[in-house]
Amino acid sequence: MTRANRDDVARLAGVSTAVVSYVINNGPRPVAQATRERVLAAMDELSYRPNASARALKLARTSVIGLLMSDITNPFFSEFAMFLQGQAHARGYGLMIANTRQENAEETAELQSMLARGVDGIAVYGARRPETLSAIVRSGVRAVSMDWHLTASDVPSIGIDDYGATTQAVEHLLGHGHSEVAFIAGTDDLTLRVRAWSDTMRTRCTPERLAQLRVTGDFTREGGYDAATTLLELPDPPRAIFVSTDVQAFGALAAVRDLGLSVPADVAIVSFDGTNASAFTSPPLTAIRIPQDRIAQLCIEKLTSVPSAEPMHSTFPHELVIRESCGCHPRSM
Amino acid sequence: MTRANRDDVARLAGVSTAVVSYVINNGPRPVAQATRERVLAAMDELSYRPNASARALKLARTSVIGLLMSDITNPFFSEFAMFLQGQAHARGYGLMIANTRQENAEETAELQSMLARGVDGIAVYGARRPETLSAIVRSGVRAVSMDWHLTASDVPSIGIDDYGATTQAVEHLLGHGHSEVAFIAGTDDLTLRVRAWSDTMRTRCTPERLAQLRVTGDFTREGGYDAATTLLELPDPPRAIFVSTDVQAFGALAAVRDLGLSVPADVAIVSFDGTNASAFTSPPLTAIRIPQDRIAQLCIEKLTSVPSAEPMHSTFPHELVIRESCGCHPRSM
DNA sequence: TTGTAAGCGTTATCAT
DNA sequence: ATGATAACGCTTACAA
Repeated sequence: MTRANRDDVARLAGVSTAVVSYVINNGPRPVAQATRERVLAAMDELSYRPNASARALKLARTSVIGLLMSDITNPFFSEFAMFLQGQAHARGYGLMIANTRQENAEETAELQSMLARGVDGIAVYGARRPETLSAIVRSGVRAVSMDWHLTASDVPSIGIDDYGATTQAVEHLLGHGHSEVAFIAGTDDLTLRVRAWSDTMRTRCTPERLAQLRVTGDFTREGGYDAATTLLELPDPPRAIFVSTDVQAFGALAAVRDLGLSVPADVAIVSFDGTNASAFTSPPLTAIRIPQDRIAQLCIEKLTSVPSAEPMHSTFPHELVIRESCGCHPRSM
Repeated sequence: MTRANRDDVARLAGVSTAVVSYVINNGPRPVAQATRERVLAAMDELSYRPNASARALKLARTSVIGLLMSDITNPFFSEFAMFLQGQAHARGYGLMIANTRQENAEETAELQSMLARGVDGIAVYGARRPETLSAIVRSGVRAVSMDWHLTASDVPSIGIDDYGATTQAVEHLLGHGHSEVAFIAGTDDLTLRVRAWSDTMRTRCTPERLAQLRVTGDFTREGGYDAATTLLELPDPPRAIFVSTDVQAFGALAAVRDLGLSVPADVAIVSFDGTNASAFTSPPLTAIRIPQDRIAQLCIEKLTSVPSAEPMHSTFPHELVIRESCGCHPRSM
């Protein structure tokens, strides 16, 4: 039972192949109602499904967009993937997903794989090689970057005000009476978050202490666990920590608990991302929420609509969601 | 700068188009070393990249496989997606992901979208409509199901011994001195888990109590939260709960905490899935671990290698990972 | 070892 | 309103 093609449908409906196309695509020529119905009946009869490859070859586009991201198991990224998939589907696009596992080599390989498959555009979130964006551009494929730290003047980017959000988070902790706020960073610099934190803290402690209060870890639970452990085993451990991503905060919570301490009584924590998962930790995390749904929507728009003179960089408003980990929530007082 | 095609390369290298193909595909005819180098040089010179659509049209396969799953933000599924993506990539396949959001309508729509895009095979994990599997089969696309509860005799399936694993988990809790173990189920019946639990508990309580101890919730944190709340607000609340998935357990942990109780002192919990995330909750979850990596590997094998007379259903061994939520871990005693 | 050319299933132009 | 037909870029049988 080999699959029916357009010729079979045309033959059965007693029309030419062109008419079948007109019916399928609602154009570019009109088709008489009676004819259309005969064609539709024939398609149904033969369980006809258009061949996507042939169509893509002819139209020179696949209607598939790619998402290149660093870690699909990180809820921050998987929530974005969910939104992006929904938006893509709504516009008739499929979504192909690639995972770099936060490794340069995989980033290159996965990107090549996507390009080789002829995706019409690529969304990049969590990449680390500047080369990645320029390679996409060079290949003639459209790109949108959610990676603030990767600069590429010819690629539109979308994000939030990282500097402002971090400042707000750190000041929120300072407002709770903490004189020091430590910082758990990622292995890839989230430059603006680091800078905002140091700008806020610089006047409050010595450069030595500042260096001590900043610990780097992978963007994983394990990374956050280790980083928090390092901080809390300091001779003079901080009582407040700003964690630059939710997954790291999940790890930090586990570390605090394993040291027999509690959040927020012994250590106050504010995180960054505001994933749904961050609302279900013990205690729930106070966090800067990034509006992933809106970012995904704009991302698909930029990827699929005709290029325009829109701003190259779009910034969405963030929100500090107060939950229990920082200490000012009614439940934690 | 329109993209170079095979003709351009052939012209520049001074060979026929066939030779270019032979070089790209390493066959089916041999090519002289000198010629090969000229071709490679020309490809490089023109930044030539083969057109995947044309290739797919000619070969009648896309080298893309699809993953139809219920919720990409559920770590259980996203971890599987990660493994599947790795395995697929290793074999030269791309992965297209579809998300059903646990809704029948989306399941149908996403499946159609994948079929329309001509994927070579589809992995199904977390589907709820029996129709889904048969629709894939009818379309002539290969399928592998990780959904034990969807029966389709002509589709290979992969899983673990759900009945045995559940029995083991429930008995583990009973072994801690609990006379009753409640059960948080999903909205889609994980039939074997339900049956194993009731078979174990039936002899220990009245049918009325049995019904009371079984609560149903979405496969989400919220679902687990609500279900656990219902259980714990019972006049005579259970002291031990078996939760049928990790995400629901995450919610259950939050519910226990919000009621001012603690795990495992007031309520012991054993979960099912054993995601990486389950190792970082407070307290870490004792859970049945499903070997997603091995399942993903076999899944890709079945999807991409020639159909053989292998067993239709493959069962992998599970493992009860003892952590702190059940109460017998050194740290929690 | 290399070249020629048919054909994969579409779309859309140009006739009718 | 409908039909005939030339691409789209590739693979491969067959010829040389």
